Amino acid sequence: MAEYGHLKRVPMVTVKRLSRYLRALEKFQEKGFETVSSEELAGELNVKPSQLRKDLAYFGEFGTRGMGYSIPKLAEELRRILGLHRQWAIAIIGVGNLGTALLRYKGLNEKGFRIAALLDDDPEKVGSSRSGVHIFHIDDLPNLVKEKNIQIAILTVPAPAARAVADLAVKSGIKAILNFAPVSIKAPPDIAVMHVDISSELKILSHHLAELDLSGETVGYPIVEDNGE
Amino acid sequence: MAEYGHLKRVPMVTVKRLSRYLRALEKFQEKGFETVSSEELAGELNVKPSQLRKDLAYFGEFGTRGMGYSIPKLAEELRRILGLHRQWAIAIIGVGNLGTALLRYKGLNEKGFRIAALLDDDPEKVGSSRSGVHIFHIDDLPNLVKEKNIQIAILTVPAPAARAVADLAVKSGIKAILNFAPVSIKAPPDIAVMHVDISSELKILSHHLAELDLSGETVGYPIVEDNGE
DNA sequence: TAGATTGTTAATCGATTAACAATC
DNA sequence: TAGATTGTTAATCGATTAACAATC
Repeated sequence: MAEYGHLKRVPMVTVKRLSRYLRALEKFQEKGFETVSSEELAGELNVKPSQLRKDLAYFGEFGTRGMGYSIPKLAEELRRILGLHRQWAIAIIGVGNLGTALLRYKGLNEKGFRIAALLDDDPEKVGSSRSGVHIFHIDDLPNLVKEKNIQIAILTVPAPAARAVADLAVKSGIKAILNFAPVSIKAPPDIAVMHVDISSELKILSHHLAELDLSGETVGYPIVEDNGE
Repeated sequence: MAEYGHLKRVPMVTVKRLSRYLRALEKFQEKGFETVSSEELAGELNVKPSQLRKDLAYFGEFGTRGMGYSIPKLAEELRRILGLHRQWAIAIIGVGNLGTALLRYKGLNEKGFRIAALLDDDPEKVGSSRSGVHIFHIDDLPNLVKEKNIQIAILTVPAPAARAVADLAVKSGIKAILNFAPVSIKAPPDIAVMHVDISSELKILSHHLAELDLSGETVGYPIVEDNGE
């Protein structure tokens, strides 16, 4: 999907794991460790050590043979690779339940990201603000993108509106979209689009449960182990 | 990850696409179509027709050569495969911003799913209810699972608590977990665990933006096309 | 030097895709 | 029968993994 401009094209799964490695590193750091081996770090994430090393190899050599990786150094490299030394401005489009929750969600307010604007088309909402962020009309998106230098759009609009809003975002100059609407978004190849499809994840679970049922495992009336442990 | 009990092991990506096919089918149905070809359906989802046919082939033969697929019939088959003819009971564990938003989120209240209980460890919340769903103490999980026949746990607790809560859920007999905490959950192989890692998705976008920047594309000060169209 | 652990290669595994025979 | 489109095979592509030489 996205072009990463490396010699070898970096798989998106690798980039995704990079951010998980970073999180695990920060945890190790909090515990006071200085150094970590690929085995320790990978173990934390249900990943093979060789996969971790392969993932890092796309970007350079960050370890010391015989020693492992310096935690602060590797963390810093990962932050750089992930672009987290910069500050990205986000617009949340669609101020419903989910949009409002994300606005207040800790994971979205980490270092590196700033929610710069909310947008909606409901006249009752436009003009007010939530958690100190102003709600603009969706038609203002092109101006906002320019004025506030917004790079990321989070789409929390209802499904029927999602495609049109995504098109508007792209036209406005947005280069990265995080889409929560259960709709496929089509965008030019230089635009990164990530889909978070909660209802679809749930259906995968449903499928799993149905299969368990077929295979004869009791579902719903489980044997609870004695809480002696 | 999950065992599906088929002759050929069904890849999880296939199951994920199945739920997207179903959604697209429902859209075609609303428009009044009777029949759809693999090319039309796949086109809607940026998927190759041969991939759609391959995905379906794991489960049976649902089309008619020369004709395509009957929309209501295929939709029904997909619902059956995905276990959506049944009703699954969900517990949302962690009644913060995200948990509350999901409670009210349309995608979680579709046919086939029912939010049967909320859980938290905050004494201020326990005992009250939200949107008509009672908030129990997290220690009640084992009883609730039995009494209310809960099969799915949605984890919206803070990261440090997530693993312990997941362990409790598994011990209580939960067979499917949808985890929103930025933590790797380890569970036995018969437990399906899906991760929704919003902060990680965001970092992938950040990486993409940083790469765009390196490759010389202006980020943040885009040329907005004239709105003549 | 001996032990540890990286970075990298090559083998394996699994998913995607094009192509086509089957058949409506 | 001719045209369309499926179901399935085989080829391709890409990601994972084991193994190991390099090197701290």
